[in-house]
Amino acid sequence: MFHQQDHLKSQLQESHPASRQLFHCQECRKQYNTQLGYRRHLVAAHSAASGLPCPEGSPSLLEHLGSHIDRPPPSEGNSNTTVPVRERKYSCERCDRRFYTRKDVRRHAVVHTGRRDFLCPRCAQRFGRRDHLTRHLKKSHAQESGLMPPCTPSSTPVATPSPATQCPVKEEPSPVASDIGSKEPMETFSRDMYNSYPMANPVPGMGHPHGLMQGSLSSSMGVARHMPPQSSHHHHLQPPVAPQQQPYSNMARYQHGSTSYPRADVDSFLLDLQSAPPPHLSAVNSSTSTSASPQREVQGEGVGAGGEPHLLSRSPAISSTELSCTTNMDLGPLLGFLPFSLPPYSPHMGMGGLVMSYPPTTTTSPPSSSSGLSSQAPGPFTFFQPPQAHVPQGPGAHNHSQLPQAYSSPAMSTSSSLPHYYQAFQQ
DNA sequence: GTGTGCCACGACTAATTA
DNA sequence: TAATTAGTCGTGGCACAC
Repeated sequence: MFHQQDHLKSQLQESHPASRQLFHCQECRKQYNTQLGYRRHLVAAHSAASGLPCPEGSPSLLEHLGSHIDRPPPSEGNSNTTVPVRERKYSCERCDRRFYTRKDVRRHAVVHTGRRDFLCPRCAQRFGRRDHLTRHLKKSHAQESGLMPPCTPSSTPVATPSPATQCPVKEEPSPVASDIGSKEPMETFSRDMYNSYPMANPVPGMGHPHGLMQGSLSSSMGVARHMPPQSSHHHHLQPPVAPQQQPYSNMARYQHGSTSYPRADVDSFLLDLQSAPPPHLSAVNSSTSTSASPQREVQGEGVGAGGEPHLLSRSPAISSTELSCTTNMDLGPLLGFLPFSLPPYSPHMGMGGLVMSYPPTTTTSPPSSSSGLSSQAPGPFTFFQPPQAHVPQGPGAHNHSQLPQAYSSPAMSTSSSLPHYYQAFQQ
């Protein structure tokens, strides 16, 4: 009963929205949305399957699967003489990792830069690679794909029609690549890249991909990245340790979950936000000292002085106004956390992410959304309001209960929580 | 040679269950 | 409440097209 093999391959077709949960265990009738889950189940519950003969000749399923992996064995421990030993000729200068191809090194650079150019048009989650976004859309938004086409080359990061903002950041000359090629320290741009790429603005009307959104997650990530999960919510604003100085093994750990914000982090962030000046004020302040952004401290340790302006200017999608917005990095994290479902482009959205993100009315807007985002019908970004709306006001502001439920940490934390929102959003 | 996308794996986290 | 289960994401290898 070597059905696993079939599933492992055939069930990979996740492109079809309706194909979710297609991983069926024929032994226990369980279903899994992901191949990984299914495989784990096989190992955990039906480990005997590993002894199943492989139709292709491999003695066991696992071994057979391994044969399909066909990865070059580790350079040091390869006992398989039949496979030509490949040399990892290309190394990362920021860590000891070595790769088979140069482009792999370039792609690897994202690990160090933290750059996430690809924004999910549905949940604002960001990814460092396009294929990650594609995968995310397929897995997390497959059901909504009927409403919004899955990530296609034309709908990637910013699937919106706006010409100025839709571009997947890629269009911008990637400092990553250039820096790698030039062997320059990536810190030089790493802190800028968050502002530089046009990205992200899935919602053109939202204003620019503005720094608000951009740096936002990135900065948050940079912060969270350096914090132990347990105490992160206590220190997420404190200057982090320079990531570049971490051994790669640690680096990977830090990097991990950069988009998956621990609940505590979100909570703490909101708390800090609340105790901080109103966003717009904070933005002003930050504009005077961009280095104050936690993320900058994280990534900008070795930051070179120059570059920001010209990096920014490299993006045709960023106007001078937007440039000013890029100074609002401090606000970014909040927006980045917001699990909003980006609405379709609408001219009503006006311009300027700041305006959109922090409408004056937010201070008075009732947290009607607390009962569910579904109630926030009209405004495209009504769901942006709550966080800011509760920002400072008084001692009680720290109380999470003041935040609309939808903005409470749980839902904001990770993509895994997003589906809960979608249900509300879709209503 | 490069860009892109698919795949697999490990790790983390949330949800579920005992 | 601890253990288990399941979903998601980050990362690297690689095939393919240009």
